[in-house]
Amino acid sequence: MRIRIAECTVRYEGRLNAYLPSATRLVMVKADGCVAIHADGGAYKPLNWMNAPNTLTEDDHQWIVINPKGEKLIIDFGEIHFETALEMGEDPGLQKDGVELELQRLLAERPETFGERMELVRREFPTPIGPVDLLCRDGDGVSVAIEIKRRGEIDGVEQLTRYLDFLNRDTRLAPVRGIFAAQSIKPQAKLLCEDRGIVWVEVDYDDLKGTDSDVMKLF
Amino acid sequence: MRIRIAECTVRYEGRLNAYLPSATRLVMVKADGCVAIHADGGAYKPLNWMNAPNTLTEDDHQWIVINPKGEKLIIDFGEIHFETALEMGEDPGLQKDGVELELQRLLAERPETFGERMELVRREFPTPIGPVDLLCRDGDGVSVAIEIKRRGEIDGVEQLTRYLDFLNRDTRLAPVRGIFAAQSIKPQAKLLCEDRGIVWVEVDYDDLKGTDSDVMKLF
DNA sequence: AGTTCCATGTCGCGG
DNA sequence: CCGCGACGTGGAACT
Repeated sequence: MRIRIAECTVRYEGRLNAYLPSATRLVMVKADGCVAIHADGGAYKPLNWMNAPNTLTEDDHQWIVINPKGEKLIIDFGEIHFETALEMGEDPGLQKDGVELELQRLLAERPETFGERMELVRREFPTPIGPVDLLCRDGDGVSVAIEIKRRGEIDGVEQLTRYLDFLNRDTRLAPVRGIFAAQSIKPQAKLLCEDRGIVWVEVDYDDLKGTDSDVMKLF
Repeated sequence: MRIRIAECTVRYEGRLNAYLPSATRLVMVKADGCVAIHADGGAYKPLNWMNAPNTLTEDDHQWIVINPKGEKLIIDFGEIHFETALEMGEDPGLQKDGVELELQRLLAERPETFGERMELVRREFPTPIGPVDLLCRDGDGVSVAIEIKRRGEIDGVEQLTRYLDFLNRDTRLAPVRGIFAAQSIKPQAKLLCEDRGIVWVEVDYDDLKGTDSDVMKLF
């Protein structure tokens, strides 16, 4: 990684055009070649950047970064306050836990969370406008489309409604009822569910995970 | 801004839990207090971060960053390879050009893009749930609500649908038809448009800009 | 403070 | 590679 702190102006020409007037900033070049220009505040993200892969052409007071798509970043330097470079090696990467996919996996294993004799038909069941998280069949043989979110908001209810519209046009499936599941659901989203005859369920991630672990222990 | 390059492990506990095994990384603390942890590659964005406002508690080999929402970032340091701090001052900020607003301006000048005798009634026409980008009237005197996006996706169609719902309740305007305009429109968004009787149009920004420049040149 | 919506979104998965 | 949806989305504008 290479770091330069300097007066600079920056011009970006690509998906849009953007310009940074002269100021002191930190310019970071990572080992993979990506470039980021940080101000001292305002946001954790850089003001301007260029992703790898790209080519960096430099002379005394100007760097030009161009990527294969033809996007261009031009950095003009004034006074350089500081510069260093050092090897940091590979990063093992971030381990995440508790996102939607995990929730979907756990719930796919325990469809009875949604009803006594609920059975999973398919995860990511395809519709013309995208896949439904879970398609199940309840004890009476009725199809149930389940949309899972980490946080239940109106968007998610809209999404499930669209899926239901399409699924209910399929005579082999119809009628299909909907269940909206999330770790927590906003009052407005609950209201919209009720208005549309969609059942909402708040599920506890830690409970599910605990149950999951218990199941694991049995084997 | 303060920069430390060091061996570290990082734990984030907040909206999810995440963990970074030991490796050499750059830790950046900006003047507003936000913290970012960068690996030497992979992406221009940090692996982990904490937005301002927050409080940083530090001792010899551990920093704990907590924000008002109770999210927590814990950085345990091993060997410190490098450290510096310096003032960079305020940043004048980024000037942008070519985003949605620009597109709206260009299209407002050329309503005939959407039909032979289309006329602009108003930009940002207000509804109870927010302004419609363009309200026009076609050659037959029928009202047309136009939603403009840079990239046309399902969300935008939903948005236009909500506007149309409201506009059609206004007896002075009804019936109002909808046009969904974007530089490119996703197939599923097209499908949803067609399903709802909304006309979609893909517009070329450079063409519009060219035409715009031509118009400018005439005067 | 809460809500809505844009973004050079970025990222990852599946066809 | 494209299409699609999630994201600790972030961030700004407006109520």
